[in-house]
Amino acid sequence: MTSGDNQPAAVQTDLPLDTVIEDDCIAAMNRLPAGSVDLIFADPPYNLQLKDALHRPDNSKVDGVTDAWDRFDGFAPYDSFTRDWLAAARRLLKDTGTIWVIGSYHNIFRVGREIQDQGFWILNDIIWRKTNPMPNFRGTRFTNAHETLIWAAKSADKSGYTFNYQALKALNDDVQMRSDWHLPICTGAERLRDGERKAHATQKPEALLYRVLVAATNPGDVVLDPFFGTGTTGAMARLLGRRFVGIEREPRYVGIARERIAKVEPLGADERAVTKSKRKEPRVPFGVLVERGMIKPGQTLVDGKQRHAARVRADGTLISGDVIGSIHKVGAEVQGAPTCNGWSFWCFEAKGDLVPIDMLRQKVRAEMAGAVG
Amino acid sequence: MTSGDNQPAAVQTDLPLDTVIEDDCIAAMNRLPAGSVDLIFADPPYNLQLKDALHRPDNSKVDGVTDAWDRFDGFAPYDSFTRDWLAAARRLLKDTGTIWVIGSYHNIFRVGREIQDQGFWILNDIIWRKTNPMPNFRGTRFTNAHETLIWAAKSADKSGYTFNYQALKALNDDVQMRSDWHLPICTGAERLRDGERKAHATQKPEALLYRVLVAATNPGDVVLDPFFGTGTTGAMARLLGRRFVGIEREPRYVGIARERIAKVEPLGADERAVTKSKRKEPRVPFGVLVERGMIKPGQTLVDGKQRHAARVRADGTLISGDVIGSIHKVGAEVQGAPTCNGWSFWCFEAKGDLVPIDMLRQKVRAEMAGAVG
DNA sequence: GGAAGGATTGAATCCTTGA
DNA sequence: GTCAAGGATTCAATCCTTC
Repeated sequence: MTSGDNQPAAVQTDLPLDTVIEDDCIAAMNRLPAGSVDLIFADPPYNLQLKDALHRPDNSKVDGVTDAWDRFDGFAPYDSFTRDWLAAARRLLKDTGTIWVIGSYHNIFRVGREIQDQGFWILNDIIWRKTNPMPNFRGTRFTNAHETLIWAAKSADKSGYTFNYQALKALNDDVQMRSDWHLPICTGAERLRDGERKAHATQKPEALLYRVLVAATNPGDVVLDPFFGTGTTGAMARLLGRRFVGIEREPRYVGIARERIAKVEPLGADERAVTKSKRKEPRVPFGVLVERGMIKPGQTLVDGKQRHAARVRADGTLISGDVIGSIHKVGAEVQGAPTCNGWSFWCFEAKGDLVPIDMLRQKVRAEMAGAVG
Repeated sequence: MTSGDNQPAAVQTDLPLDTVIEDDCIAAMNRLPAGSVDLIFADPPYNLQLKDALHRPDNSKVDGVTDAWDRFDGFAPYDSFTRDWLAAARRLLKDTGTIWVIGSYHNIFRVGREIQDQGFWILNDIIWRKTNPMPNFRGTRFTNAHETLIWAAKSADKSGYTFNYQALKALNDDVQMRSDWHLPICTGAERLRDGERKAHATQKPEALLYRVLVAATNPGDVVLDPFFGTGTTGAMARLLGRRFVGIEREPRYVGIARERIAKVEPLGADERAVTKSKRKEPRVPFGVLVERGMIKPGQTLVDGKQRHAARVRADGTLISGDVIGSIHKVGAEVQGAPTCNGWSFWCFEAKGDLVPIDMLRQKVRAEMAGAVG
């Protein structure tokens, strides 16, 4: 050996920029120089603890996350693993650096507590609201429609972290960006395939990493991802003119990531300008008016000509004679019509006038206008 | 003393229903009978004060916040408090009961991990997206626009918790309710005032509790709130015909809550009715349809796409080729599927149309509902 | 060629009751 | 405790087939 004879794990003096290290993430991080990284993005195993197979109502089988890398023998080994990789990551951060960790309710509370215990200072928790999540097929819970990201500085007194407030505001139609982000999951052409199967069970969408990197790094900054997978972080870093270091244990993923990133054409400095996205008018369920007390359970609604009446139930359905159902369904049935727009059909009394319930919906939408749909 | 002389904290045999107990929540919970509560809603202190004044358990002030180890000391009393009140709460829950806890990133990770460590089984984490959050005035972070609720069963193997799936679906325009809820914060007339100032710093909106109670309780269920505050949980419980027990230490809040709840006019039984899940409806064996002559022995049933056919036998079983069995079993076998709901799969011909046999079951159920007893 | 309809799929802790 | 049987249950987006 020509160097580091007395050091079992020699610390390198330079970062291997824009490369993927094929190794265990803790061992690899411990070889990198302390205080050298501007941002860490980590997508650790979630420890899902799935039991039996799950089928959709059409009897097709759900392809769950059964990979060995997501299996732990309980909370204690998972916590120990979390403690170790977070400590290694913290050592690598510059004092002005920040860390992002993504997870679900299976693991995020354990990760979040450990982040606080190690002295990180949480800046935000961010909710990735999925536009197209997998439904709850058995009707036993709420649709698990989001994941949580934690954004934290190295410590409470370390100021000077990067937050590109104006860029994020511009990304959000000139309204301050909120802690809830509405983005699709990774599908279609973006989803990497390995023959017929998906290449990775949990590939993250590029739009998510795009927003993280625009928000919390500047061009030329170094981004480390210790659970690199198929390299979404590296691809977006290259696109946006940031440097990256990826660490990934599985050789198959490493190969896919390298190939993927090589194809990315970096944006020019002037092309990094943000693009605006259109917003649809948000859907407002009738039940929301009931929950908010704008319409009371038991209240009577009538049509504009007062030929039909219906009473409101606690869950936002209407009842008229034998007919129970949505404002649209009951409106159609009482008229003997195939369809009905309940919003314009049903009215309530306000100061002696009959007012369509759609007026209340408009009120709710006006309140929501500040929020990102 | 006239009772419980030898018991420092006598356990009461009955719950003091629809009352507010003025006491420390742990002491009060320890006096209530085990396994007596259907749902717990808890809005514990968020531990927001950490950054400005950090104190050790002995109340000495930590000098500066540069030392991560000291910060851990700051978390310790909060964790200990969390452990104690959660344990007391868990003792009170029925095996079929569930708990809801609301918090922000300051405390929710610590609470969530403790919930898991005590053996609760998380069913969902719910994001309350605020329509009108306070902006981040200094432009240093994302607008903190949400809070997190954790919904958990008493343990992983305890089934039978209440989830009114169909009611929630109805509240949401007939698509299943997601884990992200979009609701306004508590303002306007709903916000209780004590003279000029708001009566409580963190009063929760009634719409939030309305949804929690409709989702996870039935009329008559007992709801416990150990951090009762100004009694939003009690007010919504009374409105919806649930029983409540509130615990609150501050006499000022207790008085406001009692006064507030007394003004609530409960909904009538028919007004608070919600769409029931089919699981809760009375079981009607297929054979009953045959006995009643609604389906004839020898009659042919087909699936909606007319790919499969089966003949009805006198005992209410079906036969298709070699396969004999229940409507479900034969439906599954002919499709080569693991399971099948025969009620929606099999159809009969009526006036040229194919109608699912479930329509006949609904007819029978309607007749049963009309007959008393 | 294009529209319409069917098939596929996604980080999932996904049933209840009675013998 | 186990095991068998009844029967309840899906949304959005993309891709493919058919007309």
